[in-house]
Formats: sequence, structure tokens, C-alpha cells
Amino acid sequence: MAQKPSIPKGTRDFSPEVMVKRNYIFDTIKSVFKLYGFMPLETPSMENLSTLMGKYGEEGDKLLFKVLNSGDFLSKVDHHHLEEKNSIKLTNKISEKGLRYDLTVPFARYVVQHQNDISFPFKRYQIQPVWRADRPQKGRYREFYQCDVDVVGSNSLINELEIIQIVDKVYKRLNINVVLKINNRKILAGIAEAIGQADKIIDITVAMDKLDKIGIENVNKELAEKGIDHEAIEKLQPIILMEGSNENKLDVIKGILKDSELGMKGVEELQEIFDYLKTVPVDTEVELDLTLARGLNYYTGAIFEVKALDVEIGSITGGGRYDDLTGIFGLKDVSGVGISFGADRIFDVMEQLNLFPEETCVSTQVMFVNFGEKEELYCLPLVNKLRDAGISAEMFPSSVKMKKQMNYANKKHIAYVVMVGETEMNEDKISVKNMTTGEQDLKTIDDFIHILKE
RNA sequence: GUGGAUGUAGCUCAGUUGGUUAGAGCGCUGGUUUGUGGUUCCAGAGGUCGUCGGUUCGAGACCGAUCUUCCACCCCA
Repeated sequence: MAQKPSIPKGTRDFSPEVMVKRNYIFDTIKSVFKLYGFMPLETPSMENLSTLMGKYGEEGDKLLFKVLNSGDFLSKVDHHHLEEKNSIKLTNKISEKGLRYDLTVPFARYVVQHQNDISFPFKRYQIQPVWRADRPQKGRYREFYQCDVDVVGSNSLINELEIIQIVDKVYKRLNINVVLKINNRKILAGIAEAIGQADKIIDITVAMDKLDKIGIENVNKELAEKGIDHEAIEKLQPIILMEGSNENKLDVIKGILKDSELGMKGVEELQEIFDYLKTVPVDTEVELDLTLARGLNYYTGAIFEVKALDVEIGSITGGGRYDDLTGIFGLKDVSGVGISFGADRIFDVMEQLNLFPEETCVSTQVMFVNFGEKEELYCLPLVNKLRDAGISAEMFPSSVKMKKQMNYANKKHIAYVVMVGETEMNEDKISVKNMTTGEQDLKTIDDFIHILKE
């Protein structure tokens, strides 16, 4: 017991039962992505640290998993670096690779690296694990899967519309009730400008974003702690607490931002997206939330976040537009917009609400009981016949007690058990037992296949 | 990274102010039934009490360290 093996903190094994359900999520998401013309892409788990560092803010750098260099890496390090015991400086000397933190930055790197082979707009989806050296909590893991869709090389807000449609369709297919919150980084910047605190945009928006969680008093307290003066906080109140329809909010914010060129640009963008939205059926509620702030380190336009309505779990999907992500890697004027579905949290939501369809836990449809050598030889071709007909079937691999074989079938939720002994072989028929009703009757293999194919 | 809780059989949990061979339910194995699972009844296996160290005549209970899981902050999917 003491030597029981284990896995690192915040990582998980996925049992077959769980994998079937996870694949259901991945397949559903993938099918929607394909419907909108996105193509698959994969990038390595490891990137050069130079690609990753500085893209997620100071906090992000700390949460990067770094990979130690191979070989005798310490021998090349200067003595004074070792004696200094400065972890950050030393890290630069002994590690040059890191595990990816998200899929967006590696994607931007890919686009820049392969710019001559790509024709724009470039639409890709990517479903892979990412790693964060965060302290784990419920719904928060150190290794988790993201399902990203992005379009780069197009400024059109039709792309934003498509992202919203994808969110709508994915959650409709998964049967999860959600609200899609939308905001615009330019509006946030405009607000900061309008209250005379343009340089404090990050502090202001991060505090505003916590409204739902900590309430208005605490938001104001945090703003004051960050050095925002009373007058500015006062001006912010009507914005933070703004209610009403999207149109109303847009009208009000338009008035507030009328002197901010950038802010007005954001208002226009949102207006255009809402206009586009009127042309297609989208059932998901799209709510303009002026306190929404995400990915401020690289988003420049729209910001999206999706929350499940029936479960308390934080956001299950997030994204936005980034105008200059490829610029960091030397490719200017390539704007992108994308969104990321958090598969692990979606899983938790579906598990809690019992939304996985029954079929997802069914593996084998038909099991043949094994009665012995003679029967085995007789049944093997029959099992194969079922498989050829596209029916998943298996024969119990040894002629152990029947109770054990039945038990196996029962636990695996196998729908039918076929029994072929001496009597059946003489008649050239099989006994088929329906495991849900308990009914059992004698028929030919062809009749059985015919029934199953209906 | 900071602060706080937690850890006893495969699972969910009991275990009184430190005191003999640590319990229950579910699950598992076998039998009741040598061609019938999911329901009954009977029997059985399984724990160096997260790990390491300390206090004590004696520790599952107390102390320290470490790990896990969870919660808050930070940030985020």
C-alpha cells in the first residue's frame, strides 16, 4: 500500500467509462467546428519558452510548466548564478522549453512560422491538452483539454457572428443551457479613458469583472486600493450597474463614450455584431456585459464568455478577438478571433445534470456465452458475421461459469446475450436473451441480424 | 504563490477523554442454482488507519514534516 503508485497533482486518469463520455463531447464539438469549415491542427505539447514567456502576463509566466534541459545542464551554468539562488534567472539557464499554456499562442506561432504556406483567412480547430502550474481546485486542473476554433487573417465581424453560432450549436447539441456574455476590449479602454484613468485599464476591468462574485462594495473597495480616485469610481458606478436590454446598454454607453474614439469604435463593432445576429437564428441568450474582462493581455476587440445556467462552475468557454498576437512573432496586420471550449468543465456540468445520453455508455451490443471448445468453434464465425454487419459483438474468451459470463454482460450493459449449446447447434439456431426484458427466444443468426439492423 | 480544512477496506463513512485481535453499508469472491445476469439467503477475502519522524508504558486518535484532495485569495477553462 505504501508504494501505491500515483499521478502528479492536478492530473487525472480517464477510465473507459469516462472516456466514452469525453469522446461524446469532443465528437460533438468537432462536428460543429467542421460544419463551419474549420480544419484540424495539432502542435507539440512543448514550445520554446521564448514563444510562451510574456504572452500571458506576469501571472501566466509563473504558471508555465518548464522542462529541464537534457544532459548535464548544470555544468554549463556559471557559479555565481548557482550561488545567487535566483530561481527566475537560473531557470533561463537550465530550461528552454515549456508545456503549452493554451492553444492560441502556439497557433499564432504556427501561423507566423508557416505564413507562406497558409492562405487567409485561415480557419482551424485544435483539441489538445494544455498545462498550468496552478493550484488545483474543483473544475480547475493542472492538465486539461481545450477545444479551440480560430480564424486569422480576417477583420470581418462575420467571424464573430460565426463564433456565436458555433457556441449556440454546440451547447444545443450537448443540451446545456448557457448564456453567452459579450463585451469589447475597446469599450473597456474607452471607459478607462472616459473616467480619466486610461493607464489603469487592467486594474479597473479586473475589479469590475468580479462584480458577480464579490458585489459592488467590494469592487469599489478594490478600485480604491488600486489607486483609483473617488471621482473616477463615482463615474464608474452607472456603467458597472447598468441594466436593461443590449440595445439600451449600447445606447447609454454610447453617450458615455462619445468623446473616446476608441470606445466608439468598440460600440460600433458590438452594434454590427448584434445586427448580424438578427439575420440568423440563435437561441442562446447573448448578453452584453460591460463588466466582462478576459484575456486582457492580448484581446483587442470582442470578448466572449459562456456560463452554464444550471450549474455553478465558472466559465465553460471563453474567447475573443486579438489583433496583434502574430505581431509578437513578427507578422503584422493579421487579426484573429477565436474561442475555446473547456472540455473538462463541460464534462463536469454534464455529469452533474445527467446529460450524457444512454447510448454513450454502451460498448458491445451482443455477447456470446462460451460453453466450451466445440461451441467456440461453432460461434466464432457467427460473431464475425455480426461484426461484418456492423454490430459490435464479442464472445466470452473462456468457458467459465455461466453466472460469471452473464455478470460480465450485465456490468458492461450489453443488450443481448447469445447462447449456443448442443441443442442450438443441432437446430442451426441461436438462443437470444434480451438483457433488459429478460426475454429469450430461439432464432436463426440471419433473423437476429435483421432485427438488430432495424 | 499566500491562508485554511482533509486523508481509516475497492467506494461512502463510524471509531467515545490516547488502552487488548480497528467496525458498518455498498462492492468483490464463493455457495444456494454444473445452461441464465440484474432480486433473496448463507459464507469468505480484503486495512502496517496517506507517508516519514516525534511524545508516551501504550497512538487511528496528540505534536512536527511531507504528499493528496478540497475551500478562499490570485488568476483562469
